[in-house]
Amino acid sequence: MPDRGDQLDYGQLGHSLGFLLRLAQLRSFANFYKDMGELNIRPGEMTMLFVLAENPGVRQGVLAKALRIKRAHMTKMVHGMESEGLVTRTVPADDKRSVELWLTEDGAARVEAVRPMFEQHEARPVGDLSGAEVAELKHLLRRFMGMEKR
Amino acid sequence: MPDRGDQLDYGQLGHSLGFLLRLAQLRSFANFYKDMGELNIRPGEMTMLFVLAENPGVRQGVLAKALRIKRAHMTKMVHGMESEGLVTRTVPADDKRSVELWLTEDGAARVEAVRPMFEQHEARPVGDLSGAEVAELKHLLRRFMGMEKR
DNA sequence: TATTGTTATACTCTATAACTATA
DNA sequence: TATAGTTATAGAGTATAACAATA
Repeated sequence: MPDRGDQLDYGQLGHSLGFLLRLAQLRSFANFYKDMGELNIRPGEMTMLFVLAENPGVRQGVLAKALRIKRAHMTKMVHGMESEGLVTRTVPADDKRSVELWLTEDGAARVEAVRPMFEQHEARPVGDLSGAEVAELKHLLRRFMGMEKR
Repeated sequence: MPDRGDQLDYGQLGHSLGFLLRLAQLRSFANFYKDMGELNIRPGEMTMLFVLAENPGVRQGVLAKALRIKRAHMTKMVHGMESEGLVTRTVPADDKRSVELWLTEDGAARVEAVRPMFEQHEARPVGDLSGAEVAELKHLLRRFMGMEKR
C-alpha cells in the first residue's frame, strides 16, 4: 500500500535549501503572472527595464553579469528589446568593443506604466507570512547573496 | 557620467522577493553543481530519484504536481529514466489510465550513491549565514510554501 | 464528460565554442 | 594575448493543444 493518494513526502528534500528555493521561486513567479499578467510582461523583461532605468548607460556585459544571464543570451535579449524600440545601444569612444545600453522614451514610459502594478504586487501579502516575516525572509536572502551585512 | 564601472544598482528590485528568490536560486544551483558536479547529476533528476525513494509507487501525475512539472514534460523525464534503467512503470488494476512509478535496484543504488555527497552539500556553510540564520531562512521558505505552520 | 498519460509543436532559457574587432 | 560582443548550435525546460484509453 505504498501510494498515499495525492499526498507526497518530500523526505529530506523538504529541508534542502536549494529545493525550497526552487519551489519558492516557482510560486513567486506564479504570483507575478497572476498579479501582472494582464500587462503582458515577464519577470526577465521587467528586470532588464527596471535595472536600465536605474543604471542608464550600463555596459552590456556588466548587466549580464549582474543578472546572471550569459553574454550570448543577453545579445539576443537586447536586440529583441531594441527592435521593440525600448532600448538603444551606443558604443563608447574609450572602448569600442563594448556597448552601453539606454532606455528609449518608450522604454522609460513602459517602466512607468508597469511600476505601479509592480509595487502593488510587491505590497501584496505573501502566503500567510506576516509583514515582519517577509521582511526577515528578504533580509536573509540579501545576506545570502552578500548584498547586506549582518 | 552614467556608467559606474562594474557596479550596478538593483534599485527597488533589490527588495523584491521574487527577484531575490531568483538570484538565490541561481546561486544555490551553482553551489549544487560545484559540490555535486562530479557525480554528473542535476537537481531535477536528483529530486525525482529522492522523491521516488520516499514514495514508492507514487502516481505520475501526483509526482508532477508536487514537483511543479508539467505532465507532458514528466512523461519525457520518466521515459528517459526508464530507458536508463532507474525507474519502472506499472499500471494499477483499479485505474488503468494511471501509471505508478518505482525505483529499480539500480535507481535505489543511485540514490544511495548520491545521498552522502548531497548531505555533505547540505551541511556546508551557506554564504556567511550562521547556522541559525540558515535554519530561519528554511523555516520562512517552508512557511511561504504552506509546508509549516507558525 | 472528465481525467491520465501521451504526442507534437513552439518558445524560452542555457551552455558552449568559434568568430570579429578592439584593447 | 585578452576582452566585449556576436553568431551558431545543441540541449534543457516550459507551455499548449490535441489525442486515446479509461473512468
